[in-house]
Amino acid sequence: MANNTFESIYQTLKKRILKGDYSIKMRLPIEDDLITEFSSSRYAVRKAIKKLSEEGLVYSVKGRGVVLLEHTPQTQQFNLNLGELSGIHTASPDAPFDYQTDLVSFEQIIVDQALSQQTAFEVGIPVYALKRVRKINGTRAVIDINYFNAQLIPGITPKIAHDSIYNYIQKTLKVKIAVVKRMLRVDSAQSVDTENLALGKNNCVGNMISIAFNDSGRQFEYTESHFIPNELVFNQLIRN
Amino acid sequence: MANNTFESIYQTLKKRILKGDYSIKMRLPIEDDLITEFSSSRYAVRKAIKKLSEEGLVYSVKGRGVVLLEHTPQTQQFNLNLGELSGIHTASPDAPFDYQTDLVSFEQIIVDQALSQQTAFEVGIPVYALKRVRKINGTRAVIDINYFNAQLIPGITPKIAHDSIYNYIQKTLKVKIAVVKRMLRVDSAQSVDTENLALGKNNCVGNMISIAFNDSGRQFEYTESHFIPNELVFNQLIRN
DNA sequence: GAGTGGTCTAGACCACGGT
DNA sequence: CCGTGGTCTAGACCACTCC
Repeated sequence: MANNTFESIYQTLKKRILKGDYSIKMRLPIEDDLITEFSSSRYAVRKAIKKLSEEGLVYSVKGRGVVLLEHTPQTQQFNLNLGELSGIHTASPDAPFDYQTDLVSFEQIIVDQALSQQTAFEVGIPVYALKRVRKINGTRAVIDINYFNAQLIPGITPKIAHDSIYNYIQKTLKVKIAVVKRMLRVDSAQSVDTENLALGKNNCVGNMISIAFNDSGRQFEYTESHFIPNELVFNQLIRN
Repeated sequence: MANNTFESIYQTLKKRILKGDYSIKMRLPIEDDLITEFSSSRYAVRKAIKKLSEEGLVYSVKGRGVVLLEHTPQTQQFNLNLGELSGIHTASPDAPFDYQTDLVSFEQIIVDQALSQQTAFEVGIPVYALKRVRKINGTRAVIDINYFNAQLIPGITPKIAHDSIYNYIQKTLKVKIAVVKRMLRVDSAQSVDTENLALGKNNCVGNMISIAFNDSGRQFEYTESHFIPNELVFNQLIRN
C-alpha cells in the first residue's frame, strides 16, 4: 500500500493525527519541516496533505498553515471512507452485516423512448432488466432495480444476478468500473416497494440512483436502489 | 475567475467538451499537446485535467489517455455543482425557487450530556438552539434544527435567525466556513416533523445532518435539516 | 517584514496499455 | 517496443496571514 512516497507520508501523518500527536497546536508542521523529516520533495508532502484534506481531517490556510479539524468519537462517523466504491453504510457501521439476495425478476428488453428518458441509454439497444431484493440481517431492506447495457455487459444469467454481478463485471469480463455518478432522493413508496420491502408503517423509501461508466467512458449501468428508512447512511464532504 | 493558468485551461477544455469538440475520439488531447497549445507547464495542464475529473467529465487512464465520459441531457443532472456550499437542489434545478423562513423556536441553552452525544459539542458550553421552517414556493418543505456554538458565533438574534445566519456569520462576524461534513438518512417522521412540515400522506423525512468548521478547525455548528419526500435531490461522485 | 501555503516551470524516471 | 499518464525532484515567485 505504501509503495509511493506521498502515500507513506499520508499514512504516517494520518496515524499521528488520530493518535493526537498534533492536537496541542491544532496544526500540522509546516511544509518545509515535513520535507526535511521525510527527506522528500515538496510535491510528495503536498500530495499527502491534499489527501488528508480530501478525507476531511485537515484544512489548509494560505499564509497560516495546515489546520486540524476537531474530531470526536461522534464526528468520526462523518469522515469519508475513501476507496470504498459503495459509499453506503449501515446506521451501525461497526456491525458486519449479514447479506442475502433474492432475484425477483430477470429479463432482456430493448430500450424504448420512456426507458431511454429514465436511464439515459440510447433507444433501441438491448439491456438486461432485473430486480433484486437485499436482505440485511434477514430484513428486506433494499430493492435494486438494475439496467445493464447488454452490449457492454453481455452474458448475465439469473445465477450471476443472484451471486454478484459486480464480481462478474470485474473478474470475468475484465470491465473496469471507472466512475459512478449518483443522485439521492426520498420518494413516496410505490407498489414495487410495498410489495418487496419490509417498510412496516413507513410509506416512503430512500432512492439512490446510480449510473456507472467503464474506463472507455461508456455508461454501462443505470440502477435505482430503493431502501427502507432508518437503516442506511450516506456521507458527503464540502470544502471551501 | 481565470487568473490562474490551470483555471483558464480548465475552463477552455470544459467549454470544448460540452460543445462536443472532442466527442469523436472520446479523448482529450495528450498532455504534451495541451502543454504546447497552452504554452504552459505540465503541472498546470494536469491540474486542469484533475479538476475536470473531479467534476465527473473525464477519466484518466495510465498508458492510454484521458477519456471523456458519455454525457446526455439526462445525465447532466448527475454532474456536480462545485463551488456551491449548500449542495442542496430542488428536483427541478433550473427553476429559481421562492424561499421563505418561519422562526419556530429560538433559545440559548447549555449543552448537556445527551445533546453533547448528538451534536459533538462539549458538555457545558452555551449554544443557540433554533428551529426554522423553510417554505419553498409556499410549501413547508424543510425544517432546520440548528445548534451554534455561542462562543464562536456570538450575538445571534431572532431577527438574524429569520434573515440569514450564514450572511451574519460570514459578513458580520467574518468567520470563514472552511469545511462542512454531512450525513444523509431517511427517518420515520417525528412529531416535530408532522407538526411543521407539509408531509401530506407521507410519514417519513429526509434528514441531512451537517457539522460545519471554521478555518481554525473548530466545529461551530450542528444542524439537522428534515425535508419532505419527492422534492430534493443530492449528488455524489465516486472515482476509482 | 517574516513566515507560510498556492502556483508554476523544467526536467527525470517509472508503470501501464496497446501494437 | 512506443506512447501515455503517474510520481518525484529542485527550484522560483506570488499571495496571504500575522506580528
